[in-house]
Amino acid sequence: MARVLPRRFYGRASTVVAPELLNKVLELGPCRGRIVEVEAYAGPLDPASHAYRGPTARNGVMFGPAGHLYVYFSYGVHYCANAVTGPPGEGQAVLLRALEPLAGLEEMWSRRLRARRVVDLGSGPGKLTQALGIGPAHNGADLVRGPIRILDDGTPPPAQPGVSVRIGISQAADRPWRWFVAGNPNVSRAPRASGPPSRGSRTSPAASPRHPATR
DNA sequence: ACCGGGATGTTCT
DNA sequence: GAACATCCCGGTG
Repeated sequence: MARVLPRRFYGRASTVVAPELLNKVLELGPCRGRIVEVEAYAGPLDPASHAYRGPTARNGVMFGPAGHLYVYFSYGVHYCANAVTGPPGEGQAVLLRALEPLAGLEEMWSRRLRARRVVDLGSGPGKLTQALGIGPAHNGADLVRGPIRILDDGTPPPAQPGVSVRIGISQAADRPWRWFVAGNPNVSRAPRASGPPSRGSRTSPAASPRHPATR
């Protein structure tokens, strides 16, 4: 049913590919999760991108062909994963920021020891890589050949995705290059609250499923 | 709920 | 030395 995204899917500007990655499925081994939040990093013209100062030992994968994974170590603690969108030499990539767990949840629980609810498994770029077991060995991994792959299971991207500025950066902080599936509880941060307080809140579900061991 | 700070290591000034 | 595409925990209201 689900098909692997062909390499030509990635070979466009990161700001174009990013929203199209919403609702696609990230797979590694027995684990699968739906991509519900992404950010575009637009290469050497984007001061917030690791590619801003040109190719280095760390960011080399970003300047390679599209459809590969750029993995970097963040804050001395976590790994973050990007899909390179090419074309080669442009350094464009899409940061995968949040997943809705779909399969392999037992493996995710075993790697995310601090998680208490299902939404704790993949609701952030560092949590996502930890849940799936993505690390430095996967830097440069081919998303078309696997074992890490992005699949299309027939769910289209949202017709009206949530949009905001990117999170956790100080340079070029005004560019609206973060997209997310509005209303999905696995998004790392709820959209900015505005307007009158809503009692039947959609962003704080009353019953979020918990880890079996904590029940 | 919101906010502040610590952990921890690589990269660059 | 400082900054950093983060997460977690403990304070307070």
